[in-house]
Amino acid sequence: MDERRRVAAVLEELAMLAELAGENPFKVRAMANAARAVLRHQEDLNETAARGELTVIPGIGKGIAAIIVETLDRGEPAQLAELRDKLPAGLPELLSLPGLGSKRVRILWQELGITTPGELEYACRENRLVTLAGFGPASQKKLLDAIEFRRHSADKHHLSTGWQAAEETLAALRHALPSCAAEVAGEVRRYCEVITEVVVVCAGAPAAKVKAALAKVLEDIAVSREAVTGRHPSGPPVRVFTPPRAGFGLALLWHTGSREHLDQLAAHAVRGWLKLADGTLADAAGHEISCAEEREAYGKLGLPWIAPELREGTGEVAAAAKGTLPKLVEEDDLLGAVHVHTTDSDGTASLAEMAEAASTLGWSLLGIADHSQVAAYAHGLDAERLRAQGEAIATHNARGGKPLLLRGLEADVLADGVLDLPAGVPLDFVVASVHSSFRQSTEAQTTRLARAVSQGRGTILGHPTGRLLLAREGYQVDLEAVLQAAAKSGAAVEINAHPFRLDLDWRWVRRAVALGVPIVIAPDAHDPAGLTDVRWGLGIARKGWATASDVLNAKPWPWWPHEQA
DNA sequence: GCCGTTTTCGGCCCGACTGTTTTCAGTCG
Repeated sequence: MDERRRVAAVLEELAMLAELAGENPFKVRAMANAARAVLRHQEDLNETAARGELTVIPGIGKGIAAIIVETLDRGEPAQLAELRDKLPAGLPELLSLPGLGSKRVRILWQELGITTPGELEYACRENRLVTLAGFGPASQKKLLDAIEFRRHSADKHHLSTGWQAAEETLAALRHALPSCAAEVAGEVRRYCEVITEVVVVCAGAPAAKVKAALAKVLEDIAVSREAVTGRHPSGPPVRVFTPPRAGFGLALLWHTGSREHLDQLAAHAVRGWLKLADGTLADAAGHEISCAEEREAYGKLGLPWIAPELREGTGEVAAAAKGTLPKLVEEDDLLGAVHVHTTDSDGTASLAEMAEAASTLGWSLLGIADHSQVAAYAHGLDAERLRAQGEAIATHNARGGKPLLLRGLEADVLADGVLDLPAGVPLDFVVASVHSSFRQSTEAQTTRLARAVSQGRGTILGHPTGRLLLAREGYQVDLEAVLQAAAKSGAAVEINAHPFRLDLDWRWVRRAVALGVPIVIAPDAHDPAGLTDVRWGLGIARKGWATASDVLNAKPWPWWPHEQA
C-alpha cells in the first residue's frame, strides 16, 4: 500500500472511531475530508511533511498535520490506539450493518450492552429492541434480515477478490513448476460475479511439489487424494487439481464448466457413443480417452471450443453443436470507457491524469462522469463547475489531446425520475445513478428508474441490481420493466465494473442483448488503476453473450455526438 | 478539526426516506 493510502486509511479509521465515541460530528467530518485530501494530494507525503507544508493542503490544519506526521514516523498515531482501547472491538462491524449508524450503535451498546452482531441477533430474537428509544419492530426485523444476509454471504466473494487469489496462485505455480501446464478454472474462469471458491488445474507435478509451491500464497494447505487445498488470505478457499499432464485438457474442461454445462456435454457425448463422467471420457468399449488440451477435449466430443464464460448450461452446448456460437466482445473491441471520476468530485486523480492513463491503455475515448450537484457528499458539480469542466474537456479535444474526452455526468435520480441535471450545460452522455431515495418499494423504485431512463438517448442506467449482492443489498428494482423502458427510449444499460458494484447479473446482460438494449462497460474509476476494472465488466458482458455490436463502447459508437457534428 | 473572516468565533453539504414519533432524528449516498 502506498503511503497516501496508508495515511488515508488511518484518518478514515480515526473518523469512524471518533464518530462511535460520540465526538463532535464536524471534527469527524474534518477527519474524513482530510483522508480524501490526502488521497488527492499529488506529491509524496514525506516530502511535503519534510518541508512542513502539510497544512497547505486544503482540509488539513495543524491538528491533522500532526496526526499525519506521527503516522509517517511511527506507523500509527497514539490517538488511534487510545480510541481502539476505549471502544469495544465489535462496534465497527455493527456500524457496517445497513440501518445502523454511529448514534444507533451507541444506543445499542450503552443501553443493552450489545457490541457484536451475534449479541444483536440474540437481542432481536428475544424482542428486546422494541422497547429501545428510536427502535421498533420494523428496525428489529431489518437488522435480523441484515445479519441473516451477512451470514448467507459469508462464504461468497466478489469476482475481483477471486481473480486476485487465482492470479497469485497461478503465478506461484508457474514460477515454481515451469514445466507444468497450469490454468485457472471454475467460477473465476467463467467470470461469475460472485464466487465461492478458486479452482486451478496444475497438470504434470506431484501434489507434494504443488503444495510446496503454494506455501507462500495460501494458508492451511492440505493435500487430499485429488487436490491440494488451502485458503487465500483475502478469504476464498482455493483448490488446485493435479491431473497427469496428458489429462490437462479434459481436467480443465471438467473443472471449469457449471454442473448444467457438464450434464449437457455428457448428454451430447452419448450421441457420439462416448461417456463423459467423473472427469473422464471413455469410448463405447470403455477405453479412456485422454486430452492434453481443452480444445482437443471439445473436439473429441464433436464440438468447437466453447468460451468459459458461456459454460452455464443455458444453450451453449446446443449452439456449439449447430455452429451458432456468438463471436463474443473482446478487449480489443473496446474503444474506451465512460463513467470515470476526477478530483472535480470524488476521484483521486485529475482530468489530465485520467486522460493520460486511458491513453496509455491504448484507448481513444474516455467519458468523464463526475457526480451531480445533489451528491454534495461526493463534492458533486454545480452548473458552474460542470461548465468549467466541459470547457477544459473541449480545450483538450480542440488541441487534439488523446484520448478524445466525452462530457458526461453521473446524475442522481431525484423524485419522480427527474435527473439532477443543471440546465443549459451541454453534455455528451449521462449516467443515471440510483439515489438513496430509491430505498422504497420495488414498484416505486422501478417507476422512477424507468422514467429516468426514458428521458432519452445517451442516458446510461447505472447500478441496477438484479439479485444479491454482497455490498448492495438495498436496491430492489424490477429490471425487466427498466430494460423495457430503455429499449423504448434508446437508452443504454451500464455494466458497472467497479469491484464492489459489479451488480448487473449476467442473465440481465443477456436479456438486454435479447431486447436490443445497448450495453456500456463502465469502470466507475476513481483513479488511473481503476480504469483496468473494465475487465470485470467485459467478462460479465461476454458471460451475457454480448458481441461487439451489442456494446456501445466497442466499435462503432453510433451516438457519439462529436461525429454527428 | 478546518476555515475564513464584517479575523479569534460560528458555521461547516444536502435531499430524501424510514421508522419512529405525533414533528423529527438517524441513515444513506
